[in-house]
Amino acid sequence: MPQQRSTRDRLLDAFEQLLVDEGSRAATLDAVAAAAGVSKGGLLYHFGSKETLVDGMVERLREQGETDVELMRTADVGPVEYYLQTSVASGSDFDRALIAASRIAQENTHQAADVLAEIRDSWFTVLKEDLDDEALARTIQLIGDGLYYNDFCGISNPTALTHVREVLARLTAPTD
Amino acid sequence: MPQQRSTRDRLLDAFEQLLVDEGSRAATLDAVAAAAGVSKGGLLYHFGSKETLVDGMVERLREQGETDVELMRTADVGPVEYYLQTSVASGSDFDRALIAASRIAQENTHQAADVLAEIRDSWFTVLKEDLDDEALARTIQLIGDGLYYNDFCGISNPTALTHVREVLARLTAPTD
DNA sequence: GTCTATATTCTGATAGAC
DNA sequence: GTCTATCAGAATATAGAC
Repeated sequence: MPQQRSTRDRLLDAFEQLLVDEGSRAATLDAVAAAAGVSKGGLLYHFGSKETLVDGMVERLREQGETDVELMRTADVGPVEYYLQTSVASGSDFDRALIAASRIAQENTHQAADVLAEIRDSWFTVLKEDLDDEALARTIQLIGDGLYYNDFCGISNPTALTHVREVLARLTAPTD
Repeated sequence: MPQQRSTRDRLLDAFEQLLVDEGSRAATLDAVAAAAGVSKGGLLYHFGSKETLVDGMVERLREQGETDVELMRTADVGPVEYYLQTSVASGSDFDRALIAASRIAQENTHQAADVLAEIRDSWFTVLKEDLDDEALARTIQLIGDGLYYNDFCGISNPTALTHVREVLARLTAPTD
C-alpha cells in the first residue's frame, strides 16, 4: 500500500498550490511551511534554500511528465483525444505541477522553463507520429496550449472541448 | 507631433518590461524606478503605492485593448487573419502589456485578470460575428491563446502561423 | 526531523529638502 | 517633480535547543 505522503512531498504540494492560487509573490518560505503544517526551520531541513525547493518541484515535474507522455502514447482513446482531454483543467497533480511551473518559468535560472519545453516537445513528437501531419500536429498542440492557458488564467469554458472536437471532425469528414 | 514620453509612461513601460522579462518578484518599486531612470521617491510621486502602479498599468491596457478590437474589426486582411497575426510575438506595446498583465493576473485584486477577460471576450465576439460559426470561432480563439501562451513562455515557432493557416484552409477547401 | 530564536537583506512607504 | 534619508515589516537564511 502507498505510504503516507512524506513531509517533503507535502512541502512541494503546498508550494505548488500557493503558486497556482496566489502566484509567485505569495509562495514565500513562511507561507509554504505554514500550508504544509511545519515551521520554517522544518522546511529548511528538507530544502536548504528556496532554490532547492524550486529544484525539487521541477524534478518531480520532470518525472510526472515522463509518465504522462507514456500514458499519452498508449491511451485507448488515442494520443490526440488524450492530449486534448488532459489539456483542460482536471485538477490532477500533474495539472497543478504544470501551472505552478509556468508561474515561475521566467524567474530564476530557467530550470522550470526548460522542463516545460521538454514536456511540450515530447507531446509534439507523439502527436506528429500519430497523425503523420506536421501542420495538423502543430495546430492541435496550439489548441492544447490554448486550453491550458485558459486554465492558467482561471478561465473556464465547459463547451470548448466539444467545439474543438467538432471542428477537428470536419477535417476528416468534410460536410460537402 | 507626439510629445516626449512622460515620466509616468516611462514608469509603466519599465514596470511592464520587468514583469515580462523577470516576473512579478523582480518588478519591485526599486527596480521599476531604476529602470525608468528615476528614484523611488520620484516613482511614488506619480504612483502613490504599488497598487496604484498596477491600476495604472491595467487602465492603460484597457485603452490599448479597445483600440486593438477596433483595428481587428476593420482590418483589411479580415478579423481572423488579424487576430492570428497579432497573437504571435510582434514586440508591440500591446503585446508587452498583455504579457505583463497575465504575469500578475492571479495576484492582487484581480483587476488585471478582469481586463484580460474583457479583451478576450471582445475578440471572441468579433470572431463569431465574422465567421458565424461558434465552434470555429472558439477553436481559432484557442489557437490564438496557444500562440500567445508560447510567447508568454518564451517559446518561438516561426512556422506555427503557416501551419495554422494551412489547416484552416483545409476547412474551407477540402483536399478531396 | 522539527522547533524557536536571531541575523540580514529586501520591499513598500513616509517625510521633508531642493 | 524629483531627490535623499529613514522606518516598519517581510523574506531568506543560520544557529542551536529538543
